[in-house]
Amino acid sequence: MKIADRIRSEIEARIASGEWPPGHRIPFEHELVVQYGCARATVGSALTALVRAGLIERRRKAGTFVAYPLVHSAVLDIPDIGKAIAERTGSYRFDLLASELRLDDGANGNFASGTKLRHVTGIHQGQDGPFAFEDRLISLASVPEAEHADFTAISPSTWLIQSVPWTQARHRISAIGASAEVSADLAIPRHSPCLLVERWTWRTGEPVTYVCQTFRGDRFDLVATFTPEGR
Amino acid sequence: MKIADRIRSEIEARIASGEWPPGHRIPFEHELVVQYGCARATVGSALTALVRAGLIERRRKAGTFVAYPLVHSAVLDIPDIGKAIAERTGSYRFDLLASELRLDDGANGNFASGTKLRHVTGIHQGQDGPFAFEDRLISLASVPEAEHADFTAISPSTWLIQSVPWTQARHRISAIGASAEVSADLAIPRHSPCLLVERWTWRTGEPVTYVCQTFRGDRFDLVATFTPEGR
DNA sequence: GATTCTATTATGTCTAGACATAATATCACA
DNA sequence: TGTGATATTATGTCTAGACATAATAGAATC
Repeated sequence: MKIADRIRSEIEARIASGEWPPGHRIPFEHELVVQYGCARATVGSALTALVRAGLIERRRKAGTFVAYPLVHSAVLDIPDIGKAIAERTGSYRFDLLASELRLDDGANGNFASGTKLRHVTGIHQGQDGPFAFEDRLISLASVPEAEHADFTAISPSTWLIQSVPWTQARHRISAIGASAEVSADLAIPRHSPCLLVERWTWRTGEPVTYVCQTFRGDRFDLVATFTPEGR
Repeated sequence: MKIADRIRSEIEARIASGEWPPGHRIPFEHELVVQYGCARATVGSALTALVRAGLIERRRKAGTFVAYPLVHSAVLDIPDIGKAIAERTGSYRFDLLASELRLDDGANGNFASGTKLRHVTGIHQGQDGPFAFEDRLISLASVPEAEHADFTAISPSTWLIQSVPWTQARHRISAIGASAEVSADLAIPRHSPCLLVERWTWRTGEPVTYVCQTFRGDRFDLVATFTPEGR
């Protein structure tokens, strides 16, 4: 086991056990250097990992303190939806409903007004029928190749993941009742509970795509797991 | 600006622009050392940050490569619900509905069968009425002080966040229709869409609490933002 | 007594280099 | 021809120490 990992886990254990409560000053770096017989950089990397995990905070001159855990921070993984559905149900298909080119009217504020967009709607199909309805806007200013991509052969999600590296993303997750269009497309009664996932994606500050996916509430959920990571 | 940050952002920009597509081998560390005139540890820390952000992967002997971005990874912040509701609506109150002590029957598998539990239900109230219904189990084996905590004065969420540092958490997010009990408590029609957030929390491997919160779909959503971080 | 300057201290970032480890390429040998 | 030993190479982790920076405590000054 790495020295840094050992330092990290031992500090973590003391915090978790309550031996070092929030606000407690943990030993100075130079004390840990003596205790573990290692270099300061090694102690530093262990402490840096704990800062990232939100367990401690460091103040110059003052020392390092156990943080007050006011915010739950978790890592949420949203894989390619097609992949997720294929894994869960055994098969996957994207049915393209409509595709058009248009200029952004500035209505929803996702893109600069007048941006050339490709607007795509379709349905994610699993083994036992529809899983989700998707409504997507792709900026042709950012991704000109999207104008001629064939979304009957590959879903927009998969195509974008493969062709456009993104640097920033934002998700909004909410619950809604199925609209008339969605209930027809997903073969569920009107007003059935659905999980709405909206995602904005940027590439170095430039908006790439906005997507609004409506999942059948009875067939989908999101799972997020958090464990403080090393390094 | 830190040298490591400059290296990181310049590599990031090349990946984002598509100049270095997925699978591309980026310069060796020793080449970047020459290019930036810095030590190898500095290049290494920049590359480590990019690995954490999922943008590159490193293989010994082979080199460092642009990763295939198959997974969307985001940081999800779930602050103390009371705090979130107070910020959004201006006021917050927790109404305790029921509280009992019992032994886990092993039914849901969250705790070891026979674990002493405190079972609490209540309602999170905002300015304009109920926001969420909460059903919580707290392990008295892990948190014995919870047996006598006064949840009419402080909500269980807030109390736990303040008293029990956690090290691992798991969330499950789904959409459901309001049950009879929930619809009465939240003053919404039966079968209205609701956001269901379940959270399991552990402290060094020991289960601390399991909570199931049902939010009014029209009054709550989750937002998750992702930006590759430095360090 | 209040304010400003200064020394001290702990963290933040970095350097230059050592040794370990994993993966590959090469060569000798059966 | 195939197989195993060996050298090579790039990353992974670490050391020992330098200098920078932020925050504080105490001394000097108004």
